[in-house]
Amino acid sequence: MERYNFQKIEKKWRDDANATSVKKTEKDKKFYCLEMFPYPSGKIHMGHVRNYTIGDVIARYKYLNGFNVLHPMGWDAFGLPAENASKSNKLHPRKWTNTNIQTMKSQLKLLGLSIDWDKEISTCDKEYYKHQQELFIDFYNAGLISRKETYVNWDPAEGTVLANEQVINGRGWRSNAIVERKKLSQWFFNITKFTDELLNDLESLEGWPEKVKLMQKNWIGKSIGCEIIFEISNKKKINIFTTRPDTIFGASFLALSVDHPLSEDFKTNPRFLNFKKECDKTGTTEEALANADKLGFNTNLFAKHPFVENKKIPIYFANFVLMDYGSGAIFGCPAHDQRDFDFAKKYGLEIIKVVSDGNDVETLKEAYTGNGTLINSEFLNNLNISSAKEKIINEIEKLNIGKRKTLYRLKDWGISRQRYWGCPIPMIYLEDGSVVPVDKSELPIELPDDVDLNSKGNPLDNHPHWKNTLQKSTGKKAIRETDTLDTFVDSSWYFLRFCSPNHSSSPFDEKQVKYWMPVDQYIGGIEHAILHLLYSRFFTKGIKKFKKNFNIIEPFKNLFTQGMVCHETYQDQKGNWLYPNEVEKVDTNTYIQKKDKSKVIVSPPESMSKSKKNTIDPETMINEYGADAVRWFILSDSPPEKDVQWSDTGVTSANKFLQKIWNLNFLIHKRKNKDIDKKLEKKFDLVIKSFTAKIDNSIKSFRFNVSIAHFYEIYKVFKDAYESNISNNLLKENIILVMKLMIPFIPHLSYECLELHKSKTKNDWPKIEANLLEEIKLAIQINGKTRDIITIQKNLVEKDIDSIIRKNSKAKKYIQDKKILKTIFVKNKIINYIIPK
RNA sequence: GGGCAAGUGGCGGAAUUGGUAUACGCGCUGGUCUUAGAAACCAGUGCCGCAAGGCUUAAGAGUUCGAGUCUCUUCUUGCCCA
Repeated sequence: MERYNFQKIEKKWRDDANATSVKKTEKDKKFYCLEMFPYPSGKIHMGHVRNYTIGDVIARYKYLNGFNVLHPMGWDAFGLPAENASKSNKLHPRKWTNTNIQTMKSQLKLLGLSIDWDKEISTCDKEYYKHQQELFIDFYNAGLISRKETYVNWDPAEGTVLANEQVINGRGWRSNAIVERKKLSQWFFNITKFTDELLNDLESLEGWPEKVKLMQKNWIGKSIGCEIIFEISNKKKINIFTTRPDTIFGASFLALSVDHPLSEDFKTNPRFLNFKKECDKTGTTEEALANADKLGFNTNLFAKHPFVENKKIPIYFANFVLMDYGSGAIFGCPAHDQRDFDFAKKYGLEIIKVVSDGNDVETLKEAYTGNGTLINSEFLNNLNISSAKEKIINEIEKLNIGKRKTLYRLKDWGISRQRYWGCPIPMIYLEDGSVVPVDKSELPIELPDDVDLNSKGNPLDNHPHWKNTLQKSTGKKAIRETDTLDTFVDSSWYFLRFCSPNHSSSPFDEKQVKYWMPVDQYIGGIEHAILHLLYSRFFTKGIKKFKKNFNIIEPFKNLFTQGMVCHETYQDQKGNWLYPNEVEKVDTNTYIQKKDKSKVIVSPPESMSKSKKNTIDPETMINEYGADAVRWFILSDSPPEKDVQWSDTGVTSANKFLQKIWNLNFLIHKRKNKDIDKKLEKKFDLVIKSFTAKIDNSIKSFRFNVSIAHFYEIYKVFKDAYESNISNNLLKENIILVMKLMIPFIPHLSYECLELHKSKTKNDWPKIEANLLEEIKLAIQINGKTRDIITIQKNLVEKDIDSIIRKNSKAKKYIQDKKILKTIFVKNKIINYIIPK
């Protein structure tokens, strides 16, 4: 028998356009299948293999079911690693990036993906960012971009600003440097203008995981409350925001941000300035604030309590109040807010309990934030929290000392980056101080090639003349904006560009967008659950404001978030990380280093990462086992939304199984006819055909591991059938059917086998035939306990089944001579006899 | 601290959504073949028991003729937000 030569055969089908295309005509129903495009970091990793294999299964499945499928690929090609790489190896970021793209593209092609490479885009290509600059100007003209001076998260290691969401545990998400607070003038997308839409439209996204929707909802963080105006001793007023106006009678201090306007009165006070400096070190993240020691600066000023006659409340500046949330001022109610509680304990302030949970203790150990009834609160007493809120807000509005207000956690999206390798912001500064967009006819504003990336600061700003320009319409001298756009902007509209990637007059051809959008299936990592998806939703809603014929409300109809690829980690005796291929397994629990046979410390599997060296190179695996085997394994071992552990034995056995599939096809091809047993033939035929529904269902519901388990079962059925009295024609007909079902998973081998059998059609999905089987297994229970399982004709009635059981079954001894109190019969499933105990 | 998931053999996992628990794969054990190994093939493999049989889905309770699935309590793990 001929051994399956995957190198030769995979190449053959890779080069066959019909085997890699999922395009039909625009008359057919469309399906837009999109996987998150990769950052061209060098080589593809197993995470890419998993992501794109899942996408390929869906794209091919839809194509075989008659859809015209858009399945494009591109490169999220701007970003910091290119600049860092160029510093260390003196390669220009463009060159480094393009080399990586070529490498990764050739690797992706090895996988046999059904990608339409004619539609390839790269965000660092001026043909792409030209349109991004146009969109920027459109957004600007539509009033969706503004320039604001704000405190920013400054990453001192990268010398750039980070968005809040790029700060993790008070550190830069890439550099890991401790983030500082710094005041800068920045460009912002006014994402907050769409807060309610972004929140409310989540409900319409039925094809999104609940988890992701919840994360976005929490991120937007809607809180309903009110403003209250406090009068203070020096005739000034302080406007505070609270979500707990019901606790107003428990107020024992006011806390102000150090940037609150009142701080003007203290700007010559050295003690205050010191305090402010201290606060700046804390950072701006909520987490940093929550974990920081609660610090206050006593102003010695007092505010009048709005509802308690003659009650004076001390005013502090405090490090846990932010100027950019609400009005930069709060009232502290220590009994019912933990931060206020910590603060009050530290500065010896009053703690008045105003919400009772029914069992009151003398002194609180911590703030009580649960439900309860109002106490010590005059006209609010005995109300529950929500009615107390209603009543006090009405009262505040009546007295004209505040009003109902809704606040959001979501802030505008800061997009200025002091970096070279990004999209230039198409704005210019005129000498009269005005800031205007460049004329659209000047686009693209190209990045200069000759920059010095090694000196400190912003490379475009350091360039000798790039920033000097003239305003086109007036000829006036102008200076270009030297910041570039956050790379999240690049990925916020690429899915629109894919609809018409070569359209040159505008970012996209509206007709094409109308046909293809929204994305029917979007697939990517959970790590983008908030940022990328929220920004893309915002862009879609923003574009709708200035493009009349653009009617997309949400860009991604269905979203699937796949799990990560994990591997054990290995360390030598000194704790240095080792690559899996430096390690050899001696027995189940012992691993040694190949080079010196020393013992290796093995730790449990975790997500593959370069730093821990627990990576497996996809290209090596493809060369060793073939693309089909790698695809098969990565889909077979775990459900796709969960993490999967890479295992060498797993991919080896995938390879072995595919070899068996080939052998089976080959044997059927060469088989000599046998005597025919009609009954046997029918049974075999029905068993195989009944798998079509199972496999179809498992693909639709993204349970590819289950699909693959079915293929193993199918193989066993064929192996028996091969030896039995079944005609060659029937075997052939059914193996062709099975190979069609396998196309989405292992396209190369499937097409090769179909060709072997000279199948007339290759690109059609078998007819789904469920419930064909004429025999079923029925469980016999006695008092709910299964005593026997019998195989009987389908759809038999209870009476007939009962007589079968009484004649011959292991269960008959339990019911002979017994009084049957009751029988529960579920057709084709169970029969349950209830007998006295 | 809050929210959300999840907990099934030695391991990854399946169970048509309240009706045969442990499909399928890995690993392991035995056998055939082989000078030997690898490969391939055959058989076995939740636990206890010689067997009949009993027990088993993190632990405990509940609803039900029947619970991995529903409800409650507890424990553990993971993720997100703090």
